[in-house]
Amino acid sequence: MNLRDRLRSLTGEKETGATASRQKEGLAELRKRIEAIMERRPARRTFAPGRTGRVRGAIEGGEEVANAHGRCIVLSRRIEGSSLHGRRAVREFASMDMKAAALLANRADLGSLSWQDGLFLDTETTGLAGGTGTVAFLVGLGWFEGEAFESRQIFLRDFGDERAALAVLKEYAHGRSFLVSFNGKAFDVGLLSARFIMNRLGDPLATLPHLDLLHPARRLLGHRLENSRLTTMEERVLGLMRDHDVPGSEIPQRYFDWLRCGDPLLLRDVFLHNRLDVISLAALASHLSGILRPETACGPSEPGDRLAAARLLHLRGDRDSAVVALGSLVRSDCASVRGEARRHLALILKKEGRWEEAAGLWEDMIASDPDDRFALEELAKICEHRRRDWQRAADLTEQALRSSPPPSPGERDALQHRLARLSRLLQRG
DNA sequence: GCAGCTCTCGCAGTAGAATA
DNA sequence: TATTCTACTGCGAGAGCTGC
Repeated sequence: MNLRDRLRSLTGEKETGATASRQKEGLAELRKRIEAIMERRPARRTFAPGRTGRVRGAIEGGEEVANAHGRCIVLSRRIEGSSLHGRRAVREFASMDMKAAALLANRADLGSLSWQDGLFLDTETTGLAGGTGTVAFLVGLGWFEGEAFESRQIFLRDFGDERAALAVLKEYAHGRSFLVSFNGKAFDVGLLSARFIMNRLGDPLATLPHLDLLHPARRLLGHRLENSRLTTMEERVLGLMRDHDVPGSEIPQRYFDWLRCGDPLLLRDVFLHNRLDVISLAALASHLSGILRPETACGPSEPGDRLAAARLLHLRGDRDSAVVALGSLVRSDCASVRGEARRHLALILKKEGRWEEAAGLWEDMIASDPDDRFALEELAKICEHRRRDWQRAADLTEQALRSSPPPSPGERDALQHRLARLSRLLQRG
């Protein structure tokens, strides 16, 4: 019994003449589509070994690399430390506080590694679908050597180059101690791992610790950006404006067009896009680590970023750094940040049983905003359960009931329930 | 000792976002 | 389209307290 039959038996549906007819029509339509695609498909391009002249013309600086698995193209560039990437020079990204990197990645083992041993990775692929049908036709890599950034781009002139290209990638990964990517955990590395396994070349990336910058970047910067795409972060945070950048969605089609007609202009911008993406990984990591360092958190960076950093520090278990950062933010000029910092710090103190210190912060919050229901309720809890000041707790609860905007029905029920209990306690004396 | 209540904490589930 | 992660929400278990 096949799946269709099993579903039919579960739903009680019987195959009718009409369904069989619809199936036949569907199959005929599918056959037509496949035939149409086969007619449009260009003849398979076969490359004679060493036929790289056109590619070398198309990709300036590309070198053909041969290994036991075949040949592919590798572009090597050295970006000097004095080169600007956005507002900052590349040499500023060449060192990094690895404790911050470990916090960003939520991997303690990164803390003992060297930033100069990291491998920055970004791929350009034939689509987003993932699975076994998508190929990374360009793998951008980078690492630091002193103040300079070494860039390597491994390129497939045809799908037949893949095995050789993966072997080259495996060599570059060998000796590197961790990976840095943007959404690489969900996309690049998974895709490359599948290709490695399909080509029976092991899975050299799977064992490397991985700093995927998407999630910490969203956590620290997402509050002030319309989205968390790498290009948005480049423009708004790193100050990098790309001229004539090729949108990611156009890249697969450009590669397919290049396979058909070989126009060198089609891929020029794709290579530049990929190289800039890889350098941006280093720039973004450096920026994020700067937000996380406690001495920087008290400095001139965005108050909202520092608040997000304090939350991340607390979440990762660095309570002391979080409290230092929050302590500086409760005096921030930005009212919303000040309020959130007080709230977060008060919750930390409450969790530690430092009721009166927490109560002081709730009092400050109520003084700033008498309608702050969260602060009113938290202070009421402390008055009821710690201070045994039931009258004050009842007053605060009534104030919360009168607050604006009015509480939701659920909040109102909870506040009235608290008030009724406090009234009983007061009547009993 | 038991019942009832409140609060906290951890877990699970869900929605949303990013990648070419 | 698959995968990963975050933020948020709801639920239940357990601790602690109080009154009978």
